[in-house]
Amino acid sequence: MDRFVSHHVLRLDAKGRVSVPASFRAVLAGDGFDGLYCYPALDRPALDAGGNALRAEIEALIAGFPLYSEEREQFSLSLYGTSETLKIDGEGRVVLTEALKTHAGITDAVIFVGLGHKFRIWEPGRFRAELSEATDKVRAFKAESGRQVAAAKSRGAQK
Amino acid sequence: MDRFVSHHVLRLDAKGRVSVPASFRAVLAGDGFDGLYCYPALDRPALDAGGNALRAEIEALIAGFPLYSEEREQFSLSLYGTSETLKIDGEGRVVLTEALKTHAGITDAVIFVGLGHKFRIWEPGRFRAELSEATDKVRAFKAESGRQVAAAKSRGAQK
DNA sequence: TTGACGCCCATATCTTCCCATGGTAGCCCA
DNA sequence: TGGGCTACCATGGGAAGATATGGGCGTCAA
Repeated sequence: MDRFVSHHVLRLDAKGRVSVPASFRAVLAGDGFDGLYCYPALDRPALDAGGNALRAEIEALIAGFPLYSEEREQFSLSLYGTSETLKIDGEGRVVLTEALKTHAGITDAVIFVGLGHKFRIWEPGRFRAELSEATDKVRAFKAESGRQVAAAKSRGAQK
Repeated sequence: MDRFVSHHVLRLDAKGRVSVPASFRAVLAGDGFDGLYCYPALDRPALDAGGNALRAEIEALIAGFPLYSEEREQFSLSLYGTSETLKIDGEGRVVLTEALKTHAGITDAVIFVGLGHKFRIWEPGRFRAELSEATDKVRAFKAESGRQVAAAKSRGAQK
């Protein structure tokens, strides 16, 4: 198993700790990363997290810009500057920093959502909103392409 | 752990000392550098700091210019001439020189911001402004590249 | 002497480590 | 097939250790 899949709801305890789902921990371990690389998602109130694969992705993105270029400066500031490498304790838990919790609106529970090579951490309510919105779009898209197929078929039948 | 990541707010004490964040100290130690290499950032009110990796980068930059060239003279003057190697005391603290504090507008608190192979020291207010600007740019960049991918796909589909 | 600096110690708070508990899912064996 | 057993997982809490911060004291140089 080398992909993050499925989603899990987990609660924070009084000390602010959350268990990382066991299946996700297994992927991280396979990736050879001890800890959890985590940063605020750019365009949504959620956190992106993963292991070496994610770190390498970020590093490659930044390395793509010329040294000393303004883009490179800004990317490293906004990505490295807001990233955290969270320690995973003996029981497989992490403590999210205040900055991370604030960005995602997390208080006492989170949902971990697998996205293949990385996963996302949401406040459960916000995730449901995002999911239903996404589902609507997919449904609309499906309906739309269904109509196009039907139209094509009917044109074909009239011939 | 071999990268400077995340950011930390720390205060100067009455003697002008600041603790270097423990995670940053760990990176410096791994880099085999005893002390803190530090100089005013060229084009912003902040300080660049790091260990051997940073020193090597500067050296390479200067070595890139021909011997005795005007650029080389100017770069060595402005980088080497303003650099300090700060001592780290037993508790992991450094004392910033007046020149460094003035350049960054630092008075009683600083933010250490990881940028991968080096880190930057800011006066907290200025940092927040810089971060939100950088984040906006990165977000815009991401949105733009998303559009380009979508456009490429739709061109492909129309074929 | 005075002030800057290096070195040492003190302490409150935050983290990390360790052990305990309850629930659940899967497995084995009758 | 059903009952119980085991292993794992999420969660809770206490104690030890690390960290950030404050302050004292001696030394060296102006």
